[in-house]
Amino acid sequence: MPELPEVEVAARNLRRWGEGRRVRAAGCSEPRILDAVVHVGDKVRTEPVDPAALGALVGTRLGGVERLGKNLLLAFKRGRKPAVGVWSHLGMTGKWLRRAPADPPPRFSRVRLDLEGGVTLHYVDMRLFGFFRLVPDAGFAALPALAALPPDPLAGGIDTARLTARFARIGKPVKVALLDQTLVPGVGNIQDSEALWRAAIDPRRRASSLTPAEVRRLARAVIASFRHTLRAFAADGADGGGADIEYVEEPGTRNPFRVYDRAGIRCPRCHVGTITRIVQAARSTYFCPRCQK
DNA sequence: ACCCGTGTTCGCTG
DNA sequence: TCAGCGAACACGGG
Repeated sequence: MPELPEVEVAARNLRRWGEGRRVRAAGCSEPRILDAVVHVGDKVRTEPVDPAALGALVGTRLGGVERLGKNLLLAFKRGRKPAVGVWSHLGMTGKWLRRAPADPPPRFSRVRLDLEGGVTLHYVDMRLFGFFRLVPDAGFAALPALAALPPDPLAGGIDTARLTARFARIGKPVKVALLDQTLVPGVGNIQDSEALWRAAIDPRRRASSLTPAEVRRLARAVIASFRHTLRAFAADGADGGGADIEYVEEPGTRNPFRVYDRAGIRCPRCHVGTITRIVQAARSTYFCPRCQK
């Protein structure tokens, strides 16, 4: 599921469910999902840790939830001081769910956090491509992998001059290039196809061939697609202001995408071309060969 | 049984 | 040295 819009939904849910609450207990049923940031001199490494390391969370309070691209950053505090952070990446199949403490864990629950007030959070991830990473002192700013990312597109917009300069040095197809999280954090394989379709740019063109005007159009299209998907989740997910936002593959929700996984339909813009699936870098791309130039 | 998959990293090659 | 490419990770669903 998770590209930027889904991760934004997860961030909002976690704030609503858990912000301000103290951690009573923490457990992990799948150690492969767990690791921790370790500082060695001025180097930063990650290494696997035992589930017992989750003990660092017990007694702390969830102080804040931030999202940067597809990364969720949870800061836990003791009193006013940062105690420990969790860098949660949802990988391909990750999600956060809320349950009552006595409920059976959801299938593929990997980490559970029992919070005060009868709230139990489960980090669920069938395929284990995500991670649950402990960060000493919630010192996210000191992590090179996060520092390398530009501001989140929904919070800080997209620096199109910078993006144009980066694209100019990339020979790969623009569709493949845009999956690099250091360009526009949060774009995944679906939003990539959606944004290129909105911008009417052929996904097969080399990134270096885009004009500055086209890069600006693409940047606007990325943000428009993010917002459109986010609105669709909120509307479809029976949220309406109260209930939890759900995910697209769950029953009763509509596929909000214009071209992704829609090979064979008439193009929703030109109504002449046929949405076509091609494979680039071993990933599906959907586009309209007639109006994407 | 076989192929596919919303993400990311690693190793090989030119 | 590095951009680019394919494989690998894990596991359910069609």
